[in-house]
Amino acid sequence: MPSITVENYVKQIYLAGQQQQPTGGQVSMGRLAAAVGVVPGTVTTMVKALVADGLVDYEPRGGVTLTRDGERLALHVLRRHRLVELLLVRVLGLDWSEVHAEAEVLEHAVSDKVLERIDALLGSPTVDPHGDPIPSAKGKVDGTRRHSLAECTVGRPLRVARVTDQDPAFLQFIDRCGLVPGAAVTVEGRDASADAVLVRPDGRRAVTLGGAAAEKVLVEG
Amino acid sequence: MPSITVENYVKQIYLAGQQQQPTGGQVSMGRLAAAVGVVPGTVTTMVKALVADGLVDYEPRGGVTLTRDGERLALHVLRRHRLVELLLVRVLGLDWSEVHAEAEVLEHAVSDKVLERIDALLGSPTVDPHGDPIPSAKGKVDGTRRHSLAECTVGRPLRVARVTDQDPAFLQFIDRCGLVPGAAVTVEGRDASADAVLVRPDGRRAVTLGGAAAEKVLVEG
DNA sequence: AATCCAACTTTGATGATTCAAAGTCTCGGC
DNA sequence: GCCGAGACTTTGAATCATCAAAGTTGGATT
Ligand SMILES: [Mn+2]
Ligand SMILES: [Mn+2]
Ligand SMILES: [Mn+2]
Ligand SMILES: [Mn+2]
Repeated sequence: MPSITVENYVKQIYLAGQQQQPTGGQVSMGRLAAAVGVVPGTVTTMVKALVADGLVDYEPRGGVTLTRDGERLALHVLRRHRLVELLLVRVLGLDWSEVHAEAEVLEHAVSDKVLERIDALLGSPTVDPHGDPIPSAKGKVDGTRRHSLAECTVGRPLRVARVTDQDPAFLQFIDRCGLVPGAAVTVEGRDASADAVLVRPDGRRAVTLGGAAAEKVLVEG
Repeated sequence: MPSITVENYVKQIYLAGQQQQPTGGQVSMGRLAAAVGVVPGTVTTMVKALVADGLVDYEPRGGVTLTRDGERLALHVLRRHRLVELLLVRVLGLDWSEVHAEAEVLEHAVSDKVLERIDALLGSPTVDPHGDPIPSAKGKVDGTRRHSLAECTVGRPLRVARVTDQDPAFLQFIDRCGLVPGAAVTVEGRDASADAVLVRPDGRRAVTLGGAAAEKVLVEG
């Protein structure tokens, strides 16, 4: 069985690959080092082990990409992570701002059997508390590309679909604004020079978000 | 924070100390090696690390005993183990015969915050699915000594309190007999020569248990 | 008392994962 | 075409947990 460390590397390679449109899916060693929280030299060493395990392809000074096996493992870890997050929120009543940290540990301790019980109990959900898609047991993920508040249509009624930041403080802020996944929202205006977006959650006080914050809130509709 | 390995050693020292009335609570290295599943040499090495951490006292060729800190840690791990077992049975619907193995892993991944949520959700239970007492958050355990079916009064109505074996096959057998914790039961007879106990679970077919099996079923009342 | 044995400890080695520091490559700018 | 900077790799060493095999020990057996 893959070690916790291997699971973390593979998961981070997958996540980093998702975020970057540019490169041909190749994740740089520096990016991976930052994501995993180790120095670059460690990643070089570890990636060689992942290659030996058939989980990644590695081009020296280029980067890594997941093999089919590596992606399968990554999606499995991600499924565990996200189902656990939802369990913690819905069943144990934890706040959505704190479940990510808990799930980072629990994602390595949940067996397939327990995982499918959690899935059943929650009614086979498709998204976690942050709106992140939950991979299916077979490893399929909803890959829908969504617009953020920084780029969506102005004046049209929308709905928050996903918040792509795990920082508890940010999530609590989003909560206070009423911009949680599922909330109805309208972008009332945008000021490129000021790097500001004026957002009105349905039946709430309007909020002004800077570009960086607006980019983290994805909408649908 | 203690490593998973350290948590396991300390827990096993505690459990081994509970089982053996004889020795002054000293757990032998061989017993510990068997409990943890490593060779004796590894235990000698590891125990020195535990001494350095202030978790155990060690007398070479004598054995180990937990310090106050060691016992506190052991009880904390045990609380996690047993609350997790109950969660798995009551909330996720797993069978009591399979939760021990799951809890062996999860007991190292549950934070204090999650643990207390589980405790609250389950209504601060005092025993797990096997009837094992759940240590309180402050580290108190119910230390009641119970008689087993091998030694309790004959002909008196009793109640199964605890089953002290984690083997799935044995637990499933107990389940089939109707000897689960909580079940009413009467010992109808005992044959020392045959090493056999005739047991009648309330409203069920009587079963004959060998001494070894009878010793694992503890009763109250 | 001499011996033996089982249990225990020591020793030497390995694998996994990590870091610090030194070495190397590549790409953009001159 | 040369050079430097930043990104990357290599090297050497450390930590943790483990095993195999060899060395000890304390007490039981005769
Ligand atoms: Mn998360
Ligand atoms: Mn999430
Ligand atoms: Mn158990
Ligand atoms: Mn139990």
